[in-house]
Amino acid sequence: MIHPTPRLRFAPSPTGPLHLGGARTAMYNWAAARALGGTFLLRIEDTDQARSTEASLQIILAGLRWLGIDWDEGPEKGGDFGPYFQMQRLHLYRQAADRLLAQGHAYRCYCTPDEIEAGRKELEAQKAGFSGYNRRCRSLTAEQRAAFEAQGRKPNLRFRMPEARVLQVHDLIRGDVEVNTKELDDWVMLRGDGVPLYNFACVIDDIGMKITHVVRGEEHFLNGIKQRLLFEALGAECPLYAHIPLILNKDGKKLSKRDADTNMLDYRDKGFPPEAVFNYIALLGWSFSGDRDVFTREEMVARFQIPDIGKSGSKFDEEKLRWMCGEYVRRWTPAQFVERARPWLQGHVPEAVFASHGPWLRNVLACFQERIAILGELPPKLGWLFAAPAMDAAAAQNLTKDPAAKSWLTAYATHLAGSNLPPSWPASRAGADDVVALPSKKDAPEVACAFWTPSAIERDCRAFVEKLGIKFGSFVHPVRAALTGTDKGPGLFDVLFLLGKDSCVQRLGAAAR
RNA sequence: GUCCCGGUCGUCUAGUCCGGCCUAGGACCCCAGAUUUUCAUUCUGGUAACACGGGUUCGAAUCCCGUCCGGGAUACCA
Repeated sequence: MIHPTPRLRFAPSPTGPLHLGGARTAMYNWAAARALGGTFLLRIEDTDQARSTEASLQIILAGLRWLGIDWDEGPEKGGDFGPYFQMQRLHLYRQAADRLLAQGHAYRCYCTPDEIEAGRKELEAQKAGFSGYNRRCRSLTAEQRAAFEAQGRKPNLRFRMPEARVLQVHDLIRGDVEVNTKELDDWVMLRGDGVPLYNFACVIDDIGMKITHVVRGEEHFLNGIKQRLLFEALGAECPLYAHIPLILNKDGKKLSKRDADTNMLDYRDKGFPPEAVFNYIALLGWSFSGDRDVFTREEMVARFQIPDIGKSGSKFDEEKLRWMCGEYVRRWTPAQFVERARPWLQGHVPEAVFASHGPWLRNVLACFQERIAILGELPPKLGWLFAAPAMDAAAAQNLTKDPAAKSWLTAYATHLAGSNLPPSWPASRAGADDVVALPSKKDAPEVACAFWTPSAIERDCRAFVEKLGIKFGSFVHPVRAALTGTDKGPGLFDVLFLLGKDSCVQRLGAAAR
């Protein structure tokens, strides 16, 4: 047999946002397509007209793009196998339905929902072990059909399921599985109004779009059986199926809004780096290797294989996701970090910073690179750079812990007033920021600078403290409090360097009062 | 109820197909220590698992059976 070009798809229904599970399904299909050198396409299953919305579609597309999952064919992209919206393919379903009807693989069902329900109850009462549709319309006479038509009933089209046939199927994840068709219903393919149902549209489209591999959630396993039978009835070869376990919450239950952000865009809006989210999601059921968790998309594609996906369900762990985010944040260069952070900074830092204080901003951000995991953490940590900070409880305590602290601050303010600290924002700091790279490392080589560098500030400070005759540690905490309003943050001498002379002098004086 | 799938540290997992290299490896979390002006980063070390019971075998996390537990399916949703 000639191996066809691999073609895989992600087929979301636009009835809600792209959630974690959907993102993973999309990713595995995408990765497999890329790994196999095939095509990845998007098909929109919008046949549930009551719940499908344009807004959901846009959210799903945006979520995929954000994760870096790109598609070769589909919405906004086109392709030779379209249209890629099922509601635009109704004529194709109609054609297939007519053929199936003519061949006897399908039949018209005139039952009303109430009649179906009644039939189901009856079967249950008989404890037949099967409680689906009672197949009343399977063998209607022409007269009976005419009578229903005369009543104005619009028939659904049902698939004529082979009775008690044992199927041996192979699933890329589950291996060989036996299923008896007696477990399956005569399922509805096409509604009276001409709109297809999932299993039917799916097969017609998988044939039409020449899909070769299907990776999807295990809730579709039995659908897969129904679909195989339909492929067979149509005389088409069915794709390889891979049914993957679901993603669960901490308690092992289905993931819900309570457990995690269900919309991928929420992660975007909170500043989770998309590569980190991608990386983390990939790990939910697949592993790169025995000893590495952090890898790029390209590295994933290079070793991804569908059968390597795990068989057991995995639980979503936000802690590890956050750790992963930190890993990525720390790998950015200062310039990359500035670019990534920009959207979160806008509205929180003065506009002029971006235009005229590039080097300074780079230095500011560099000080936080090992202190945040997601970009949304940034704005609340930066306020003290631009305005005198409000004192939090810990800082207030550091200020009053030693009764003499305020006199030290006054003395240090006076000392700094005569120092060669860089000027305070928004003055130009050319000559300081562009030669000094923060955060200052202990072993960093001394740089020649027109102003004091953080290490020069430290040397001076230590000498000053020695003259004061107190412990360095007890001096440093009140100073940090006065300058930043908290007891956490960048190294104190980076803080002094960033803040500049006037601000330091002013804040030390204010805190001493 | 019936059918299908699964079960390795608290979590994500490697190892399972092709039994011995596994006194079960990595990562997150947690704990301790080091560095240190705080926080963080980084580094070192530590706690912690083959669901249970049988069987096959010289030898089983790996193969077989049973039990228990978990998940999925059983729609004119997808």
